[in-house]
Amino acid sequence: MSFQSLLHTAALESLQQLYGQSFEATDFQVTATKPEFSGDYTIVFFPLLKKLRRKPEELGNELGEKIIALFPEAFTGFNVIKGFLNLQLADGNLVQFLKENSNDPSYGKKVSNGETVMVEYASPNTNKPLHLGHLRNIFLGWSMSEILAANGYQVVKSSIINDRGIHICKSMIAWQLYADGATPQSTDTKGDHFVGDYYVKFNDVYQQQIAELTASGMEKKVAEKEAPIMKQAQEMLLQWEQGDEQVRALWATMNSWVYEGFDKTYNRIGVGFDKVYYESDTYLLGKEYVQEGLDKKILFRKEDNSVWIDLQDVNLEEKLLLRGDGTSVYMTQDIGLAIQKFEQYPLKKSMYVIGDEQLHHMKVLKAICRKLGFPFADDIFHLSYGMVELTTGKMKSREGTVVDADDIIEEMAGTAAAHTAALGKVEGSTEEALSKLYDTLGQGAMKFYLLRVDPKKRMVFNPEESIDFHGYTGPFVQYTYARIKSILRKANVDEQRFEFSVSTENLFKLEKELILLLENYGSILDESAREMNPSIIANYAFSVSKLFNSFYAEHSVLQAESEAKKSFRLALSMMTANVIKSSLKLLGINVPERM
RNA sequence: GGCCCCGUAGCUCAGUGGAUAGAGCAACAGCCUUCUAAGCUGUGGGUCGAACGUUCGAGUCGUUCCGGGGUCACCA
Repeated sequence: MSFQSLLHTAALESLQQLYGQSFEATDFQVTATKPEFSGDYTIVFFPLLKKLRRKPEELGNELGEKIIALFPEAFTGFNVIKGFLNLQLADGNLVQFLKENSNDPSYGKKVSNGETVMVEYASPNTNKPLHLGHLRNIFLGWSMSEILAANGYQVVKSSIINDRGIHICKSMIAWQLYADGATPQSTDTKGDHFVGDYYVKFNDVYQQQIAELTASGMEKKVAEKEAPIMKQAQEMLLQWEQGDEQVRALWATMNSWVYEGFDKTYNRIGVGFDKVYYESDTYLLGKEYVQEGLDKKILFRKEDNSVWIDLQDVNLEEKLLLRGDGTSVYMTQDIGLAIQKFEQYPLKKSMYVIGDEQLHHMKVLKAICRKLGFPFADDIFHLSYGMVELTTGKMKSREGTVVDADDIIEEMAGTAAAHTAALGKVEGSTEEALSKLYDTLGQGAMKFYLLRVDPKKRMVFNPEESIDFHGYTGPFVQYTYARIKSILRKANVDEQRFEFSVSTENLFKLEKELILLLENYGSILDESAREMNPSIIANYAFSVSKLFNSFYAEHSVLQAESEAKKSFRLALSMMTANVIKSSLKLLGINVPERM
């Protein structure tokens, strides 16, 4: 049981003994004591004053005395200010807690709860390489998966690849027209970039053709439809749908180039998937449920034979599910895939990491599933996040105004190298070890930067300013870890077997605060899963590092006042390192042993 | 226009209805013969977008308004 819930229980019991009536959770709150007051945890008991008709000082003192009388080993002192009762935890408690957990690398991790959740993320189109916006999505998805796993869930990481449609045909037609048989191999280009270049090429030609047509007197809107290259792309999409062998072959080839490129990026940033769905396999799903819905009269047909669902009773609009010609729309296949996921896995939750421009779409998806009578409708969760924009405006692949994922990953590693060189910390390491370090630090900076902000807030990225390595950053947390490891190496402790002798000396303020913060890790884990918010973890990892660095500056570990104290501080350092390492892992960030 | 999200220090952001609203960056002043200065300590900087309301208590809850964004496709 956590210290906080221990106090909650103690307070409930004390109140009952004192006043002989039952109390509810809303009668008082237990919070961490603000640093400017003495004490560790605070009972806020304003609401009780009315209920019991007592003065604050009286009630506070009675309650404080009762708690200490009932739990003398846990609490050693208290003070009352207005409606706040500040309790002091016994140092012995904290030392005992540290003793039990300091050398447990999986401290905080919950045991399996037997429930499975799916997290769908990344979900790229196959006509262009990944950019910074995708990275926010990917890191969020990966991080949420890790957080849920640490909370005891079995996690299935999934991705739906948008591998068909007009956008792919644009790259394909441009390649056919202008590549002259070039391939990623022949041009020494990463596959996704190679295909993306032809997507840009398509758009260049398209714009030029529109300009020519409008110059010869055609209206712009007509020109946009009549441009020859656009017509060719549409023709190609038609051929794809009819299963034209040549088109399908080209499509398969170009997609394979893209996948090869994506895999390189995924590998570098250390993410992956347990289940990959392809839209070319799923885009016909959902149709059978339309027939079922029609039979049950949940759906209806209009004069033109199109099929709709009426959601006006839940404050949404009428939504089309099948066109008049019987073809399906995006929503139809999304319903089909949603169903398939629950059929394939025993899911407790199905989570989608998708940008907030699709909030409405996901709301409608849930509403339709509910209406069609699927009980899983309420187990669908949309982790929506704000767009990443640039100081120069929105990122648009077809206009080339994007921060490319591979570029920024490489750039961050370069920045890490520059910082390291400037600090003169490159001696005595192999080329290989250094390159690995730079990648760890660069990615630490980038991942932390993208995850430290509440997902629902949109972000503006300035490509002119590189991501920071000081202050509230990944490298700051990583640095704290490396510092601790350096101490532990010098002390020659076996981290797996280390046991410290219990110190009878009083704890210093910073020591106490640090233990309390480490103790809080479990509830932070809960909260980040419940709120679907990795920034809570980032925030926490920073707080732990910040506090440890203060402790480090104030107290010496290796030159401690006594052997017992040294041993205690080694344990405290070890546990801090463990918590930093596991919380960063939840963000997809690795820790360096030295830096 | 309807609905949703955001608005907190110059900038980027924290802040389960509780005490004097906190960090980082930027600025300024200190701290490396002592465990890694990618660090630590301190100073300055606020009408929490505005008003009204609920409450013992509001940055937090409600209403209205202002500003920014998104969305309301037989696009994906």
